[in-house]
Amino acid sequence: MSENRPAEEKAGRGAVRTITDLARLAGVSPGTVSRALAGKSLVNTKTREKIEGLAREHGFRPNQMASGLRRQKTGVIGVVIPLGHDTRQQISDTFFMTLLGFLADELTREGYDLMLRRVVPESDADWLDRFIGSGMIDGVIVIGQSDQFDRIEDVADGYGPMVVWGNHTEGQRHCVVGTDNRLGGRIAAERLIAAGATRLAFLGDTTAIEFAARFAGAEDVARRMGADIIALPSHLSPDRASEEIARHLADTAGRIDGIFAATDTLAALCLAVLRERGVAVPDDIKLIGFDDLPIARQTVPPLTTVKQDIAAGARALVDLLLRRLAGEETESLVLPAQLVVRMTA
Amino acid sequence: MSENRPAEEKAGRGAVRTITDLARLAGVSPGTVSRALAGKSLVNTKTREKIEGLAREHGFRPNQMASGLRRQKTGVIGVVIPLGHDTRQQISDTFFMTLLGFLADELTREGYDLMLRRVVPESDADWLDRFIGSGMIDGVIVIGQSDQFDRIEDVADGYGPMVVWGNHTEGQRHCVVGTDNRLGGRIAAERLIAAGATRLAFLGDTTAIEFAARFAGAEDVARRMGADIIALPSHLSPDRASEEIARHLADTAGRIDGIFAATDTLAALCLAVLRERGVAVPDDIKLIGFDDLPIARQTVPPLTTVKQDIAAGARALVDLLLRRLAGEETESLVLPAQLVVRMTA
DNA sequence: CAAAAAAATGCAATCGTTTGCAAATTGTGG
DNA sequence: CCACAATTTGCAAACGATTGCATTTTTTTG
Repeated sequence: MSENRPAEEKAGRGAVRTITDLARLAGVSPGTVSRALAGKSLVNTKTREKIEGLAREHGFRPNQMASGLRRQKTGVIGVVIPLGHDTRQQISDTFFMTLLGFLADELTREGYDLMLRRVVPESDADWLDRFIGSGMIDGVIVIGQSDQFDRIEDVADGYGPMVVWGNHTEGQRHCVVGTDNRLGGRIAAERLIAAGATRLAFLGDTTAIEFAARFAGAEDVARRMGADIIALPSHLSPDRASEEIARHLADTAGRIDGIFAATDTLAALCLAVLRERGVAVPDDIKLIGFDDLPIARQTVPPLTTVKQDIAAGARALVDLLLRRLAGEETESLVLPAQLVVRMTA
Repeated sequence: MSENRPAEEKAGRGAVRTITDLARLAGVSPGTVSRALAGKSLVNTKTREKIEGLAREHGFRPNQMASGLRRQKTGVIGVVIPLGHDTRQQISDTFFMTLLGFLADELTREGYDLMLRRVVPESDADWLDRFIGSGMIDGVIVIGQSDQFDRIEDVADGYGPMVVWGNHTEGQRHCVVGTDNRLGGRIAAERLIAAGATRLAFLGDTTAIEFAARFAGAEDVARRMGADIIALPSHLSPDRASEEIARHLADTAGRIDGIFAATDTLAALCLAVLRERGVAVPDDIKLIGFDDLPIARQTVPPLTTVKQDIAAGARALVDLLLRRLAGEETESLVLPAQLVVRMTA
C-alpha cells in the first residue's frame, strides 16, 4: 500500500504535509501554491490546475492553524452554554440541543466550524473572556443568559461579534435573539383562562430571566382578568423536577385549576404526575406548556403549548453574527410566540 | 472607563495583545513570559508572580492558534456526526445529543475543547479526511457509523487518534465503542416472546448497521423460539416516521402482536399511532423500545425498553481517545445492554 | 519589432508562541 | 576572592500559510 507511490513520495519522506512540499513537487514557489489553492485570480490557469491536481492526488489540505494565525481569522464560531443555576444535565435539555442542531446546520452552510463549550460560571467567573480571548474563534454565540446577564453586558461593550439567545430587556447593550417570553406568558394565561381556569400556577424557576418574563406575562393577564396566579419553582432536569412537581401538586391540591409550565418538558412531567394522582386533564386542571418540542405531540393527551420557532431563531442568530463580523451594528430581534392548541387546555 | 489605566496602557496603544507586549511591560523577554505562563519550573518565582499579576491585570491570554501551530497540537477534539441515510434532523436525535452532552463534559474535564461538525457524506465523500487534515484537531470522535463503515476503515489505517461510536464487527480495524446491539436485540425479542407475543415486527431502518444488528439479534431468538419476525423500515425523524408507522400498522393489522422498535423515539411514536388505531398496549400488541431515553418514562403506559448506558459510553470514548493520543494501541469496547421493564411488554 | 501594459510568479516579512541553546546571573565551597 | 555549578534569562529559529512588493514572463499595441 505504500510501495505503489512514485519516487517523489519517498524523496519527500512520506506524505505531502506543507504547502512548501507541494510547491517543490509542482516546481513553483509556496506563494503560488497558496494563491492557487485559495482560488485567487492571479494564478495562471494551467499552473492552478496542476497544483490542484497534485493536492488532490496527495490528499493535501492547508493547515488551518497556520492560515488562521496569519489571516487573523479562524473560520470557527464559538457556541457556549452557560450552566448557571441547575448545573447538571442542562446541556441535554431538548430545547438547547435542538437549537444547537440548527445552529450547526446554519454555520456549516456559511462555511464556519462550530466550537462547543459548556461552562459553569459559578466555578469559572472568567468563562466568556477566556473563550473570546483564546484566539480560536472569530465570534461567539451564547445560548441562554442563565443568571449571567451582567457579565454578558460587560463583555458586550468591548467585543463586537457576539450574539446571545435569550430574553430581551429594555435598554440592554448586548445583541440578543429570542422569543417574546412575556407575550408567550400572556398567550398561555389567556388560553388557560379562556378554557375556564381561574386559579393559575406557573411551574418553573423564575430566577432564570426567560422564565421570569413568561411568568410576568401570565401575571399581567391574570391581574387584568381577575384570576389568581402563584409560582411553583422547579428545576429542569427530569429526575429532580418529578419530585418537586409531586410535592407542589400535593401542597396545592384543589386550589389550582390551571398550570402554565415553563417548558414542554416540565409540562410532560407534570402531566404524568397528574395522571398518577388521578387528576383529569383538562377537565380538572388545564395545562399548557412552552416551546412546542416534539414531545408535546406525543403526550397523552397531546399538549397545548406556546410555540417558539427554533429554526428561525438559529437562522437569526447566525445571520446577525455574520453581520456583526462584517462590522455592522445590529439590533436585537424578538421573535413572536404562537399558541398551539391541542388537548390539555 | 479608558482613562483610569496608567500610562503604559496608552504607550502600548491599547490592550496587551501579545506575549511580547506583556514582556515589554514586565521588562523581560517574550520567552520568559511564555515559560512563566506555561508554569515551567525554569522561571524565578518572583518573576513569575510579576508576570502572572500583569497578565491578570490586563486580561491577557496567549493566542491558542499560535501556540497550537508551534506545539503541533491544538487542544481540540473533533466530534463529527455523519448523516448517512435519513439526512434531515438526525443531529437533533435525542440519543446523539445526549451522548454529545456527556462528551462535552468529559472532554472539558480533560482540558480539551470540542469542535462539532455535521457532515453529509453523500454530498461530501471527503468528510473525514478533510476534518482530520484540517490541522485544527488533535483527534476525532465519530458519532455513528451510519453507512460509512468502509470509509472509516480506510482512514483508520493511516490515522491513530480516532474513536467511533457504533457497532462492533468481527475483525474491523477501527476502534469502536458501542452497545452490544445484537445482544440488545436478543433481549428485546426474548422479552416480547416471554410476554406472550409470537408474531414479531422490527421497526426501523435495517440499512443502518446498528439497527441491522439489533434486528439480527431479534431474529436469532425468534428463530430459536419458533416465532415469526418481519422488518418494517422507517425513518427516524418524527414527521416522516409517523406516517410510515401508520402505513405499516395498517398493512399488518392483526398479523403482529409484538413490536421491537429500533429506538425509544420510534417506540413512542408507535405507541401514539397504536392508541389512535384503538390497539391496546400491551394487551393486543406488546411493544419494546431501545435506548432508555427520558421519554421512555413519560409515555403512557411507560415504555419497556433496552437500556444503553450513554454516560459510560461517552466516558469510554474519551478515555480510549486519550490513550490513543498517547500512542497506545486500544481495543474496541462493547458495552452490555440491559432490559428495563416498564409497562408495554 | 520595440516599447509598454498586463499577467504570473518569486521573495521575504509576518502572524504569536514555543523551545533549544547560549549567555548572564546568582549561589557555593574552598 | 576565585573557580565552578546551578539557576535564570535572552536570542533566534522554528511552526505553516499568506500577502505586499519586486521581478520576471507573457501579451498587447502602435
